[in-house]
Amino acid sequence: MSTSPNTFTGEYSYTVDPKGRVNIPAKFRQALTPENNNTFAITKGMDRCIWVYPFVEWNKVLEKLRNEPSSQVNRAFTREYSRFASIASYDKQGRILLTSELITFAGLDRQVTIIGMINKIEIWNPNILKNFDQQIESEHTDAFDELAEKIIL
Amino acid sequence: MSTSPNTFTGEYSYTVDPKGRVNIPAKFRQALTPENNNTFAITKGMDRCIWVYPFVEWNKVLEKLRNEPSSQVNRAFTREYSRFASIASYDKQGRILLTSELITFAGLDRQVTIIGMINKIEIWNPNILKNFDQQIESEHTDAFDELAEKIIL
DNA sequence: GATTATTACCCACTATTACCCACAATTCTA
DNA sequence: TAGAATTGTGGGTAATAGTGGGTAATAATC
Repeated sequence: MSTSPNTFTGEYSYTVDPKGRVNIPAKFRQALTPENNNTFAITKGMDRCIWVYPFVEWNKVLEKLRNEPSSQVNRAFTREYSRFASIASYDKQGRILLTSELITFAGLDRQVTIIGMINKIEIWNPNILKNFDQQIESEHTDAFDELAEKIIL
Repeated sequence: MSTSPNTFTGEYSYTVDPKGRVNIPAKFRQALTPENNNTFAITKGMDRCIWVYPFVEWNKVLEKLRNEPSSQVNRAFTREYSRFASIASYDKQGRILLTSELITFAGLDRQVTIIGMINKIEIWNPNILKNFDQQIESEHTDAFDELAEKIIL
């Protein structure tokens, strides 16, 4: 365990029970709630998945939103961003409760794939994820190669 | 439940009863009245909705209004913003009483959508909200994309 | 001052949520 | 490898939240 702080990597398979509860991988828990205050943020992702942020990361986003002037467009954006977000905490078994809106949005079925995305966690329907990946990868092979050259040591 | 102070997120569905009462989501109550004095500010929003502020945030607005030079336009703005503002408190069940002016202004029907907007709360007619959002988002797709890039982590 | 209208307070019912316990499966440890 | 601890999953129950309506207190009207 214990890589650099708040760093999520790896892929895990879990189930959403009838009450909408999903387990957070035990290996993610310490990084998700480092101060042991037991709270973090859940929201819609930009792709068709759910994002889970440690509180520190979430507050960075909020800070940026607050600093935008209150124009009509900015209000609309904040609204869109905020309405599916919630502050959550896990129960004694380490699970979180997903709202039905989020479940619908991410197209979640019983089985879900949870992925560590460095500074946040993603929750996917495995099938949607598979299709999504195949599509992006085939459409953007060049971009993939370029990024690899740039980044990989 | 100790998030960052006065932070509202998420979307909730409630009903306005014949007496004009609406529930404030339980999750908002502590952030709305952190000092447990049970009072807060309620006013017309800039969009077609009702805004509910914790006192701390409301006072920031007042402060800014005060610091504007007293031009005719500014006075008119202050007047418009101030005339429908009132100090409210919730009853033992956690509801607030809306004036008929506010209900008319926001076009409220039985069903309302309550949205956490980071530092304040918005009360909408769900249909008006839907149309409003669609319109803004389609007219300002670029601005939305820019903001997303700038803000989302 | 009596009557009516309006507001605020109180109580009650139902649905939802949070909390608790249980147990199987897996991993860790000695 | 056997026992112990941790992890993943399920379900029951107590507590809370959301909604409605009645009644007393207050204000308004005549």
